Amino acid sequence: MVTLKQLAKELNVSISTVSKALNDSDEIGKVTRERVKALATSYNYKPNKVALSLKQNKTKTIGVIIPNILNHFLSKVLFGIEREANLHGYNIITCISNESLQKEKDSLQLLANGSVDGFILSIAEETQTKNEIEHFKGTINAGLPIVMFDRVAHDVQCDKIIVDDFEATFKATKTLIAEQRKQIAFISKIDTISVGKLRERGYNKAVLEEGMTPLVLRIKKGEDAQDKIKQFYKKNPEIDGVVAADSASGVIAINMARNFKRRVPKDLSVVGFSSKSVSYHSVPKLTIIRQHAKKIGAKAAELLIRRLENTQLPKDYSTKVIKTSLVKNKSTL
Amino acid sequence: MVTLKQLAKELNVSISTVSKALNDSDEIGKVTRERVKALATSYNYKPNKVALSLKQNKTKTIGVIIPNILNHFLSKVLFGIEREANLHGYNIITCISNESLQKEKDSLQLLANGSVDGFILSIAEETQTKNEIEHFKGTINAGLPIVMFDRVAHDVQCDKIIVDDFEATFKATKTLIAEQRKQIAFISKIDTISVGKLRERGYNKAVLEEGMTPLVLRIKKGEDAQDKIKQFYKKNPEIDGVVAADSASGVIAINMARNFKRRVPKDLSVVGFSSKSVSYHSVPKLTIIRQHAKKIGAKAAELLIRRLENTQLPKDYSTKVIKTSLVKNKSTL
DNA sequence: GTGAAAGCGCTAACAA
DNA sequence: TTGTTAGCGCTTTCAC
Repeated sequence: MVTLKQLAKELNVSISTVSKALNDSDEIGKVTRERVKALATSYNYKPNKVALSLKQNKTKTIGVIIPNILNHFLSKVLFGIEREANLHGYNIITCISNESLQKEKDSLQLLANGSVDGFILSIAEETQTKNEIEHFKGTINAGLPIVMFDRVAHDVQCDKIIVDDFEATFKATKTLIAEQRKQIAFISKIDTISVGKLRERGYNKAVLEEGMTPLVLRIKKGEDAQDKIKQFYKKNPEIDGVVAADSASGVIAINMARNFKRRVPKDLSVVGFSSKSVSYHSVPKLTIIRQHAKKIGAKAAELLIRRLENTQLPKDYSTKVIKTSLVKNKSTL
Repeated sequence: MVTLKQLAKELNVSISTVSKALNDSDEIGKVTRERVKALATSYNYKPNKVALSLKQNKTKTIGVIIPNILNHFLSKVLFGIEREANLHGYNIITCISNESLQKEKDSLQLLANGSVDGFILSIAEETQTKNEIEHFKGTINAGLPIVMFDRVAHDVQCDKIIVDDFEATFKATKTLIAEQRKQIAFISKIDTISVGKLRERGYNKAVLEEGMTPLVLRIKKGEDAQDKIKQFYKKNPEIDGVVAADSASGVIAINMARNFKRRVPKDLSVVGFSSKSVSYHSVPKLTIIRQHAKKIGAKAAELLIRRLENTQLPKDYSTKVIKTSLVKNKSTL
């Protein structure tokens, strides 16, 4: 990489002249400016990012901490973040907490040494169960703003982007009720995290309002989802509706139904949180609650960047709800 | 963030004393060392990463350019990279090329300004179809090593990690032949990228060797995979085996078969490139060709880091093949 | 219109 | 054992 110094030497001018010329300062004569620029171009000069960061005390880099990148929703959010960040000239450093509190803490600590200007994150499962939030507060107090999305800690003062999990599940369940379904089950592989709980509550409210009995299947980590759902169907042959908290459950619920000679959506209606691409994994295609992951990511990035660049931003933090949409496919009537 | 300067002032010693003490230099007396360390700890001092990078002319950061993060295989590789990189004290800056040549070029350019020490990448589709490689060569000539994985450019001199796509598909097809399948089809949504082509060739070789006629369904971007596969089955009712080049095709091939009253694996055997978690999306579970994505990521990171830290590494570049494994599930006999 | 110099935070060669 | 100094690449104030 060529530096200002080298350019200066070759042009027989001072470093500051080169710097100013490249920054189009009108302190510098037009002729010199052109001369400098020409040489810079010919050498493909790029200002050293690290030096700039040191000088200006900002890195134009965002730390993103994701609990699990294999989760389609989360990686889609990451996609949205990256896109929006790039648009504003920011790069992202990605850390994967792997649902571990320690890794989350470490990542926060590690990047708080000047590597990033702020964070976008979704909280690890372990962090949620242990209900730890001090590390977030510490980071914020150190002057690094955080934007949380999806799995957020309400007790931390920061901007948040969330999904209307409760509402959405409530409504989706009501849709099945409107189809005259009499025994609607709820299947979840994510009952331990905040959003999983919200979804279950939304379902509960909807069925209880109708005087129905909730019927819930919770699939634990390491359990075979197909087996569990199979047993569940066997034990509860009267199920005629399924609300799934995660995409795998929804897809499997449909595909497994056929083993019991239950036609979807005639005998059994299924709706679940998922994305378009995964909805194709079931025949018929899963009716989905879309979370607009990319939009969530974009919004999170936008919020953080605004906070980073507008020092006069209000001190009160906002929580933005991105509404889900129910996309009717062929697994419901 | 507290700096050396501030610590030095508070301790009434020089900056370099503090620096040396914190780095456990035995130039500094034990007492002073302890004093310094105590204060540093109390202030939670962390050396400024940017300053370090500038000084040492290396960032301990790897640029990762991924064509599509929504692809489960690619995001799993990213997972592997992140993990391995962290183990060695490296962070990763993630860029998503979105299969676009321009974005790939931009990312390379943008990060080559001192932001990263090297790159790990998989080539964008557009780059492969246009067969452009100059930007890679430029980056390498600028002193930034590249490790390519999965979709690689053979004409670029760099380390590569690839999958035995041809072999694996050949063998998988042979497995179906061993099951006495008479009409084995190949379904692919990725026929435009290098690995997709290799897989198709592996399939072709296997069926041609047996004197069978290849039967290939190529699904284009934007087409409805379910529809296409449905039509395909309808037109070719004699199909009794499917080799899928991508996971969606495999899963759909199984789930759609039932619409034609074909029992899997009795009447129809399916095998496809996929991962464990996605194999659960079909009933019965898809027999998969596992690519060991995490391992690929880890290897790529390991290779790059070795090259970054060992200046005396051989100039000849290596291409490592990570062998796939065939994991028998219930969609084959 | 151009250049010298300071400083961002850190390390390390050299001086004391 | 501790301190001074230079320098990584850049911007910017101030002097010429």
